[in-house]
Amino acid sequence: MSKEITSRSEDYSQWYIDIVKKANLAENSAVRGCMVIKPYGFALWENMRDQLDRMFKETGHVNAYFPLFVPKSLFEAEEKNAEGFAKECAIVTHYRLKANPDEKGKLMVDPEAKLEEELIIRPTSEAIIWNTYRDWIKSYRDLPLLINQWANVVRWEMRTRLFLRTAEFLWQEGHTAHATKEEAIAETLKMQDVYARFAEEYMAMPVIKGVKTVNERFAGAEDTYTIEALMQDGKALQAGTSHFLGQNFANAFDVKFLKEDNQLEYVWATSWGVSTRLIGGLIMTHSDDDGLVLPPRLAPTQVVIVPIPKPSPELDEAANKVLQQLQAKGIRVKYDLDDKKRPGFKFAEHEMHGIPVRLGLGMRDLENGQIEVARRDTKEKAAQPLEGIAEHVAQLLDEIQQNLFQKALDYRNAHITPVDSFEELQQVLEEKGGFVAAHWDGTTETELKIKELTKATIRCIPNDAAEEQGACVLTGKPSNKRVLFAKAY
RNA sequence: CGGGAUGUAGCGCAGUCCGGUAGCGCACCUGCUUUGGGAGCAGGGGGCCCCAGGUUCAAAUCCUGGUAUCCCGACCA
Repeated sequence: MSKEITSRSEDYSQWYIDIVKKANLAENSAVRGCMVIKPYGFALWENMRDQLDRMFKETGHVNAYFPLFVPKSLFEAEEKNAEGFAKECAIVTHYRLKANPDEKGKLMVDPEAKLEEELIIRPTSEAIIWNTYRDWIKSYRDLPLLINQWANVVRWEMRTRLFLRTAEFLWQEGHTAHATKEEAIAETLKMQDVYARFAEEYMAMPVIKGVKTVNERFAGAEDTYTIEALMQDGKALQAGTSHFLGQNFANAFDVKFLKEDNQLEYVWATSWGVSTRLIGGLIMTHSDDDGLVLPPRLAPTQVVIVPIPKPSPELDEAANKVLQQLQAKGIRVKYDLDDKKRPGFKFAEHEMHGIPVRLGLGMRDLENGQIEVARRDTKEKAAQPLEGIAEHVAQLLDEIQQNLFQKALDYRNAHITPVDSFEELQQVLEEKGGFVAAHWDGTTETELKIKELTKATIRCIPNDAAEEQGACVLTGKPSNKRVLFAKAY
């Protein structure tokens, strides 16, 4: 047990904060609700970003960049979208400061530098992007337009939590334009798949693909598809969303194209995004009371070699040989050359940082032609021959990746509980947590009532929900499939 | 935005009630001894006591206002 972090059973929220801080991922900044992402946390984000970027490009998308500011008149053009975000917007009203005549050394907003039109700091970029697309799309030959941008956005949240909900966060937002409704819906689903694949294959975080209810839908969307993950405390996390926007934005921004038959039609749209919130999900899926646990595919450092008890010419030589062999296999490996810290301290430190594999190398090992291999996920240690160590480690990293996913999947599957009465729903939510699969009559009214009574929301209607006749747990009205309820972040 | 708690060295905290030289542990620096799971001893450095104003001979301590963080709630496509 770590000396430095609160255990999960003692205080889950504090445990999460301790991990973020002690593993050097991020810290709070001088700006309310905004975090500083530290180098180690950013290295992790870079790995996630790079992989997602590859996947977007493989599916035909290109990157571009649009402005941080959205003129208010554009922002308000799509009414539902504007209304949905209005309460959490930061707004620029002036463009100049001046010396304060009443207080020496202080500045004040220059009242003469008021902007003609306020600028909204983007909470999302549909408005500015669709205003731009109007000029880019004239013909069916201009479609589809498949663009992604990596950016920061600002949402003035009342209550923030590192990575999970910050006032400013980093994300990607894809904005695509299509000639037909079918093609746009196919794109929406395709990106939901990309997100699910990324979550499961790289983050080792199992997710449920589904569609949001009307109440939980993105403002301005016709349908919102989501990937929902389950955290170790039994709460759900919306990990990524992909929206079918219909012709709402094309209408609002007057984006029309000429079809082959010379008819004008509004463009069909999608948008999709994931954010630094994924890091919060990654932490809460795998980490333990000893610190961060990272899946090998995303770990900034996959293997660390620790000389025992400290660096020496013989150990350095042997360690560097191992280092080179691992690097030749494309493994991200470091040799811990610090000669001030003792091995035990380093072990704890590397465990805190979630490095998947630690190799311990001392004179005793060298004499026996072996090296100690310790894995972060199970805490198991075993001596391995130095001969063929690179192959062994490469295989072990795959095994760890697989094990983390399997463990999370088993936990998640054990926490999808079907219930057939409201009492059961309440009881499972209170005592066990996780997803509860129940029948629902399809109305927003019932959904809100259940939320009020249980604090749980409908996370999604799973894409693969089986047809099944049943009765709504609250109203008893007929329902033909189960939806997933959960308390959520 | 409502309720509660907390801001004192890089981190964790005591001191605040009852005003009077700013302390402890860890971390850091130096030396010696150690070294296969968070080393020991000795010496040393480091403070706008969250910010602003007020009361007082005197404020970390009392008063007023602000601000940040954490928890609960509301809100959160």
